[in-house]
Amino acid sequence: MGDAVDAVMDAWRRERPDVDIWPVGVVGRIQRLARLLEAEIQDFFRRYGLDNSEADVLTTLRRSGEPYELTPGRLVKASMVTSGAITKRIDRMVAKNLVERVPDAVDRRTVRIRLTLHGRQTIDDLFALHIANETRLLQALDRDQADGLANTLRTLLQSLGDTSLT
Amino acid sequence: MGDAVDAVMDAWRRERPDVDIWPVGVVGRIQRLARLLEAEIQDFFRRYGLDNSEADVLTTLRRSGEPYELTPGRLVKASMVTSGAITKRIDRMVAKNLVERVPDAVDRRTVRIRLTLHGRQTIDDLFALHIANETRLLQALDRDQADGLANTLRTLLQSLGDTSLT
DNA sequence: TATCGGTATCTTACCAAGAAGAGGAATGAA
DNA sequence: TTCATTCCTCTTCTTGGTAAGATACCGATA
Repeated sequence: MGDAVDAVMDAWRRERPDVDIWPVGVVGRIQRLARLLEAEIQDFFRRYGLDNSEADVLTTLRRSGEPYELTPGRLVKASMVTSGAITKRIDRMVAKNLVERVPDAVDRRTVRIRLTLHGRQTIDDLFALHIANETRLLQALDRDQADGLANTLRTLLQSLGDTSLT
Repeated sequence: MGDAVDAVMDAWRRERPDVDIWPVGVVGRIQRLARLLEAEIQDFFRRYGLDNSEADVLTTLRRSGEPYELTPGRLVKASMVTSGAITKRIDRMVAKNLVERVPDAVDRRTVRIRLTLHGRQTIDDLFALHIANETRLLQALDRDQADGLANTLRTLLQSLGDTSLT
C-alpha cells in the first residue's frame, strides 16, 4: 500500500510517539526520489558512454548558447560541486574530446571551457532522448500534478535561498 | 522571481525550442532540493560529531525497536548504498563505539549490528532536535502544502518501484 | 608610474566515501 | 556428500571535498 517512507514513519510512530515526524514524509521522499532518479538517469547516459557528471557539464555548456563556453567558475555555480571537482571533470572530458580549454585573452587567470564539435553533437543528439526518458520517469503524474509539484518545490527551493545560478 | 531551475528552463526554451522540457521542472528541483537538504542535515549532525552516514545507520537501528539490532543486509536495503559501503560504515562506527558486531548463533554467515548504549543515547538525545531542524527547513510550506507534496511524491516513488524496505 | 597588499581564479595533493566485483565461509537442498 | 546460493568482507577504482598553492588582476599609495 505505502512506499518505503511510510514504513519508516510507521516505525517512528511506534518507537517515538512523543515526536511528530511529519517532516520525514517530505524530506525522506525527496531524498529517496533524488537517488532513484539519479540512478535512472545515470543508466540512460551510460548507454551512450557518458556519466552524470559529464552530462551535467555538457548540458550546462550547451544551454549557455553560442559559443558554448563558460569559465570553470560558472560551471561550479551551476553544478553544486566544488572547484576541485570541476577541474577534474574537465580533465576527464578533455581526454574524451568533449570539451577544450581555451585561454582567455582578457583575463589570464581564467580559462574558457568550450564544447568541442564532438561534445556539441553528443549532447544535441542525446538531449531529446534524455527529456523523453525523464518524461517516462514521471509518467505516474498527470500534467496538473506535475505543475503543482513543481510549484511547491519552487517555493521550498526559494525559501532555502536557491534563487539563481549567477 | 524564479529559482535556479527556472533559469535553466528559460535557457533551454531559448536554445532548444523544439523540445518540451517540462520534466526538468520536477526532476531538476528534486535533485537540487535533495542536495540542499542533505547539506543542511549534514551541518546539523556535524555539530554533534556525527555525519549523515552514521546518522542514517543510527536511525535505522533505533526505529527497528528492541533490541536495536539488524543484519548488514537489512541496513543495505534501508540505506540505498552497497554492501561494501555498509561494511565500512560499521567499521567506523564500531571504532566510535556507536554500534557493535554481535555474532548470530543461528546463522554464522551473518552478524548482528547492535546499538551500543552510547549509540542509543546519542540518537535518542538528537532525534527530536533533528526533526525540529527538518521542520525548520520546511517552514515555507503550510501543513496542507506539505501533505499534498508528500502524497504526490509517494505516487512517484511507488511508480518507480520503491514499495518497501524489506 | 611603480609597487605592494589584497583578492580572484584555477589547479594540485591528499584524503574520505562509495561502487563494483571478487572472495570466502556458511547454509541448505538434492 | 556435493554444489548452488546467501551473506558479509576485502580490494581496487572512481569521484568529490578540503585546503593549500600558483598565477593574475586590481586598487591604493607614494
